[in-house]
Amino acid sequence: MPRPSQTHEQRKKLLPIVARAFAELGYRRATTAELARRCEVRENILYRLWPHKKAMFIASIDYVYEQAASAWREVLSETDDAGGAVRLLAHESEHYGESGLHGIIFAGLSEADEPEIREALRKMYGRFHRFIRGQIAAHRDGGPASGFPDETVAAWAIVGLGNVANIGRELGLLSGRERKRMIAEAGRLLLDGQSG
Amino acid sequence: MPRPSQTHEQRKKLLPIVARAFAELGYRRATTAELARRCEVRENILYRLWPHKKAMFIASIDYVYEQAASAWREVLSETDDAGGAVRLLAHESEHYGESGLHGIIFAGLSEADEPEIREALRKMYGRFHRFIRGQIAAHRDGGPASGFPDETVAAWAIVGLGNVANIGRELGLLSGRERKRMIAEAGRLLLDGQSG
DNA sequence: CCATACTGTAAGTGAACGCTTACGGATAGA
DNA sequence: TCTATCCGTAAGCGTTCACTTACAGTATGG
Repeated sequence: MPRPSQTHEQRKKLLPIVARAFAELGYRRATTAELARRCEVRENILYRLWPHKKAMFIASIDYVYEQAASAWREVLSETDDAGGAVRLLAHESEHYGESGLHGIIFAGLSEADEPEIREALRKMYGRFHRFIRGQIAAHRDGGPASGFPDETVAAWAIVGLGNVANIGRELGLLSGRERKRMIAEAGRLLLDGQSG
Repeated sequence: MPRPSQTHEQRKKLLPIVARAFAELGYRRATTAELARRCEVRENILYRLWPHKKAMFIASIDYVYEQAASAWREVLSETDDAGGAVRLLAHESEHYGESGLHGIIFAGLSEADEPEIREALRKMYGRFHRFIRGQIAAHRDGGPASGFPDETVAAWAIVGLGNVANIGRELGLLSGRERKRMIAEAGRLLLDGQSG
């Protein structure tokens, strides 16, 4: 038998670099030559790990959720009392967008006519939404909440908060303090719902 | 004197076609050849109207706000009693995203490292935010609102609502009914603020 | 009618891009 | 050691892109 393949390990090693390139440059400007340069390999090595550039990009989209989810799991595991949603909100108001990967989503949205990219984005947003909706439901369960708007709507609105926070950061329209306040205050309002 | 130039008129005539192409295809896929094809002219004619492709794109970004603002002005002018903010919210929950131009914003965000594109987006988002903040302030003035979150935060959050509505539409994650409900309910909550 | 600038047609340019091919050397099991 | 497979280097393939040039036709003011 010949040498065992290290394809898996190398994919794992290079994906963060590839993802960051897509985030910083967008899909088109992140040329395969540039990706290879940043990874300190030749282009054809990338093509042994993924069949084409689109596949590298889709892997990067998946990576965005993996990263966020692993950070959230860590926050939730720090203590195991109730109040997970509130703790997550506080954490995000401090650290939202620090991964610097949101540029991948912007890039993906302007390539969403490609069915596979579209599907990867659907999956990613669906997972984000489901996670947040679950947290809202758990938070409201037992509280004096009126349930307006319901968890589904509130979760989408919170996804929107995150999006506009990223845009504000990207364009320099929202300072760190304003961004923090927006996530904390509007997030809290949506989480609790109408209580009056 | 020679023939008078019709540059202005032609720009005005072709800009909607160019903008729609950018919205549907994104920045890179909207090649100058494709833009010319849709406009039913040759490429160099576009280059007599704008110095380069980037300028065509920036004009399209400005066009997004012009279109939205003119629609809003119309809604506000239909009657002149109070309740403009509520009427706008109702209108948007019915018609949000119908212009089909939001793709331009997605495209712009992934080209935001170009200073001129970045500046055009900043201006556009700034104008949207200022308009909405003004509407919120007018709505709350005199009402029993607690002012939490304040107009600035609430306006950004509503911008976020619009964004996620567009994403949900683009990716087929939100049906028309859900989108309408989200804008109406979450929008109303943010507009009125915490009243309990 | 004439000079001047505008309007449209057609072809082409250099550069960049995604992706491939060819090949020499390293490394593991048999 | 043999051999099959993996790993890295280098070059280059065809295509596409933003943008340009050259030139014929045309409308307008003097």
